[in-house]
Amino acid sequence: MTKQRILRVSIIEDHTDFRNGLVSVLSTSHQFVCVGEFGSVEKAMENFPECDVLLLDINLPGKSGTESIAALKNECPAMRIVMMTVFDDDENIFNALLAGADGYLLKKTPAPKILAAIEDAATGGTPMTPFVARRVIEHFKQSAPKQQSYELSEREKEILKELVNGLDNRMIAEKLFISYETVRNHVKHIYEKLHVSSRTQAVTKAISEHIVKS
Amino acid sequence: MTKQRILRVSIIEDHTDFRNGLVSVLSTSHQFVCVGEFGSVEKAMENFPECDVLLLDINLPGKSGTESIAALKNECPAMRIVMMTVFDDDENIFNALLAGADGYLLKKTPAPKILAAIEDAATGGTPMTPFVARRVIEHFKQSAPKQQSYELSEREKEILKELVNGLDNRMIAEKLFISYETVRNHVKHIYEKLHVSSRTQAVTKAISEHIVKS
DNA sequence: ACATCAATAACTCAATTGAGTCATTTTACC
DNA sequence: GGTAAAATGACTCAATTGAGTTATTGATGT
Repeated sequence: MTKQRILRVSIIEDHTDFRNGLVSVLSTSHQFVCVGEFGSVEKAMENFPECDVLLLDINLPGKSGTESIAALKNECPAMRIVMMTVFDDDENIFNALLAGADGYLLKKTPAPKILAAIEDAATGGTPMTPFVARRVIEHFKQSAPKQQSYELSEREKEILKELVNGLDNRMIAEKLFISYETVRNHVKHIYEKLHVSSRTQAVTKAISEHIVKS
Repeated sequence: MTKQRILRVSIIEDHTDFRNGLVSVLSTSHQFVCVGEFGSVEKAMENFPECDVLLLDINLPGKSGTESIAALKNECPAMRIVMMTVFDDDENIFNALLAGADGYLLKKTPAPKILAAIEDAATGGTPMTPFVARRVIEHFKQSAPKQQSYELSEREKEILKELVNGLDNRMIAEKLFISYETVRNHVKHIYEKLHVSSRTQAVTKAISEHIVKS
């Protein structure tokens, strides 16, 4: 069905045992050939091999896997990068995928699924374990909702919007055709209602709680 | 390895042929039992069966699959919903997942993977084909914008993070064990690099350009 | 060895902000 | 008609911030 093109795979992983394990897993199939294995990004960058898929440990000594994604893609733009890690927390997933990773695997993933993931990545998919996928979905699902009401008046919302835009009180006064002192009063009331005590706190809250759109 | 609990599966799919196909796929394994099959959401709601996983067509006559997710979850809150569709465009994926779908499969997915997906969904995963996963990632990668580099140093990013948290200069100094004056210097440099001239502008930029996570 | 940059620290001065209090007018609701 | 909230405006005072300047140290790179 799929064309059995031979896929060149590189590995960057500091754990020698696990790296060797991966190499032997790859050697069980004629579809894969390991063209490079390194213990750190720095080593790999010295002479980076042309390849189709890179298995990249997220937790490396020196430059971390996630930090290195951009540089590695620069070395070999067509290459797909599959992150591997023992950590499956939201932040790691989110950051690696945002940084340009093409897939994500937990290290406990069984060998056959690792091979399937390499093939998926090479053919344009984004392999993730279902649990990692769930985390990703949850992460950006949560960023949408929650709409707590702080009962700001219309005028106050208007002023808060300008705070977020970075205007100072004098500029807001001019823009809304009211006096400087009135702006200061509104700002004070906004602080009370949001339970904060500075502009930056108000701005962060306004954005993160979607009181104003950023 | 996993406890072979028998999973009760329902199907809502207007294409009779495909629905029958699913039923026979399910019958090939003793792990699954089909407890209901319907041609529309309306029909299903008349007498909705208690089940573990619902296979839900996204493109149904009458109320669409995505629109019905909330109502169906209300009928049976513990149930996991796996969407099925021939359409694999961003909007369908995004909307269904936001609406509370627990997984997503293209109809061309081979039978064994469908069974695996049902099991994944039932055990808390989010089954998606790698291609659908890719689309999801792409979707929210683009919405998380243009990773413009402002070349902030590590220390500056650290300070910027505290600005976003709403700390004043004196609090930042205490927290990072450096002098108040040093904090002010870092803040000044941050302003220069971000091309802004106030805390609120820096905070807004930091959040909206994802320089720090909010 | 030299240049560059990051991180640290200190100083000034003017502007802005945070907090508190008070007052007037309009709108809205019962 | 009275009350409550919202919008407006003004005043003070202390604290924080923005801007400019200067300087030392350590790390990096050529």
